[in-house]
Amino acid sequence: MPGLCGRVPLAQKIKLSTIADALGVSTATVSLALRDSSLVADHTRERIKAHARAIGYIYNRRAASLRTSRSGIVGVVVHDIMNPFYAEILRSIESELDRSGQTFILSNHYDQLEKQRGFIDTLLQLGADGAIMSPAIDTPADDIKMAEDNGLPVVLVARMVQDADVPVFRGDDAYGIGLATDHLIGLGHRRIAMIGGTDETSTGRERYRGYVIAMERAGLEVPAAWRLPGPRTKQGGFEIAGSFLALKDKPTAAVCWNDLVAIGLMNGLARAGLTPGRDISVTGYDDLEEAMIAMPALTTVWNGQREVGRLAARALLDRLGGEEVETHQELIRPELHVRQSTAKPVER
Amino acid sequence: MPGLCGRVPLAQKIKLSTIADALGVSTATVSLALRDSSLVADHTRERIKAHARAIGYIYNRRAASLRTSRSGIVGVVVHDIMNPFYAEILRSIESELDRSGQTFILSNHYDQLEKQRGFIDTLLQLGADGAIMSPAIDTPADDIKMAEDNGLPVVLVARMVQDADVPVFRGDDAYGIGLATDHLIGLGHRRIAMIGGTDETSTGRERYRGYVIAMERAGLEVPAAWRLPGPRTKQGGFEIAGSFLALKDKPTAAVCWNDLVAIGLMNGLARAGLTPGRDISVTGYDDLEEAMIAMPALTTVWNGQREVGRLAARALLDRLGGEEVETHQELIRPELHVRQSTAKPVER
DNA sequence: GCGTGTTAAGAAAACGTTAACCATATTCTC
DNA sequence: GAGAATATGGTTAACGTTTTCTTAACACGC
Repeated sequence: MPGLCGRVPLAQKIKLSTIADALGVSTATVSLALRDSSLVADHTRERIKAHARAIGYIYNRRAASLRTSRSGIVGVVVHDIMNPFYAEILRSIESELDRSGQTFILSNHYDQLEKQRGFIDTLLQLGADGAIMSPAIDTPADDIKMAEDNGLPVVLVARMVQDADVPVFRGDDAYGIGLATDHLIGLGHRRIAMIGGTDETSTGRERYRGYVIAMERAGLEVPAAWRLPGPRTKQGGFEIAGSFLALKDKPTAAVCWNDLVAIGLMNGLARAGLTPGRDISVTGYDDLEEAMIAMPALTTVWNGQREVGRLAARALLDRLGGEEVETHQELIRPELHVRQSTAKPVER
Repeated sequence: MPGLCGRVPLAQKIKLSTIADALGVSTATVSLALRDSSLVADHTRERIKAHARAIGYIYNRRAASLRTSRSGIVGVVVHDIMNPFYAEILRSIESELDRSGQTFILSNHYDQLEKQRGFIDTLLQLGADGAIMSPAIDTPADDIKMAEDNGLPVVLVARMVQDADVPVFRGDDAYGIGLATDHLIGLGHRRIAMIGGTDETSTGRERYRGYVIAMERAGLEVPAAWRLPGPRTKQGGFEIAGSFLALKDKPTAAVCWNDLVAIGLMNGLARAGLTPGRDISVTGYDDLEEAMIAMPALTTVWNGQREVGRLAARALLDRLGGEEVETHQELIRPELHVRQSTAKPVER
């Protein structure tokens, strides 16, 4: 039977003093007891904890953190959690933070600097203990510095910010894309395009660099037209299939920005009547869970996103614990995972 | 040049009284001015705001919320944000909350009641203003009631909790699955299996019910063996392909729990040498962005997840604003989107 | 010049916790 | 048994806001 519900009526709040009064001790004792301090006698502590549980006491973190200036909150901001690449990073951050009792607040910045700034501001207002960021395109070092100056330690993941003096954890993109490109060259491909993504991020520049280096090392040409940037999504890969097929000199293989683009591209090629993995070789990047079950299974580069998330969370927790952490980059070394989406070239 | 960084040195904190002292007014005046109260004269207000901006004042929400008992935080808990279905809901919740200046805290419960309870506890400790939940399997109404009793208004999405007296927003699952099933029956299919997912959630029971009703309405048999439950992921759908193909009486079509399962199943069928959409018809559920670019494009049921998220966020904001909100369910009416993964049956 | 009204700003008491310092009782040392 | 050490718990002042209640100043009409 449907009813109505509005603002919740706040019953008389139970606080430390409620317990203190009931048990005839001071609030200080209750506070210490609940935090398992050795400053209160065992039986007193147990009595207090039992009573607290019995009457449903709820710890007020706001009040505590106002006093201690530690909030137990960590902010995480990434481009877009709907992107499985970030979702995987987030998941490992989550499990690491959970273990340490920190709560995390999440935001997407969609590469909008203003959105990112708004979020940093929120973190400062809430007195967050720290932040893990995959910074928006063109984030100035000053934005990071401002956060740090206001007491918010920052750790970066996946992307770097020039001149920002904080730890960075990310994959070695140039090397990783090199692996994929070399693999294709090794199979006999000579005309290889690079599909999707943007060259505006540090990641983007690195990936493009890795591709060019590998091509030139093999003495191959790299016409500018073979760099087809685009959204880093399946949709993006799907839609770019047409332009790819229209390229003159007909490349026989595509190094894709990431797995999403690769899967989208493969679907687009299939829609056009081609068989990816036979007619056209395709590589991805990230080795998402779904790379293995794509059709055909995707040759891709494992990018260590789980590792990146874990290390970043650990580094932040270390900083919070007062330890000194090196501010330079830590590069995870990617690995090539060969599957069925790449094969010897076929002239078409 | 790599250096070290540790706990951030907290420069002398700027607070209301810093501004008040500098300008020779009281903290009360500063507080009112910054919140655009009409109780302070225009020129005083401007003077205060300008100075605050100039010296980089940061509003301390913890202190404020200790006083006002409103935190500006909303909790959101879902099964798993890596699931695009929830990610889409989240995105619309995010945009709605953003507009109202609320910050949101996110957690996955992975259908673990304990994890969900821990999160609710965190929300209570932080003094969250409200919560939007897609409850874990077997969440007792008491868990919801406990939250509400402690001043945390709750709104449910996607799944319901029996006897919980709060608003619920979700798709009409029985009706939606009926649409998909009817569509297959209309194409001439007689042997239709239901693949993936679980019957432990309200959603699951509803979907199974919708499938059975449609089958029986058409006078078709529904052997228990044709219900193949499994994980609600691509991986799950992929792995179930074998069992599906091994079913006796060889069903010619599969109604899948969701798009992920459907896409996984199609890939699994393709891997086995079949052509989904021709040899076997497959329907999905949710109409994720990627349904359109799947290979073949997936016939699926639009489930209004954006709408669900938006309505839920609005309802919560209404409750926070003191309005009364109806506690009964609001069912979004799903729509069938026909694409290439379904066709007339072919004997195999 | 006196009451009345209006407008602007100040004083001070919360909000619920923690931590630095005290106070008391108990035990220990010689 | 004096004095110190120890164990336990109490007092109280923060933490940075908001809000209620006052007060001050000024204008107005009689």
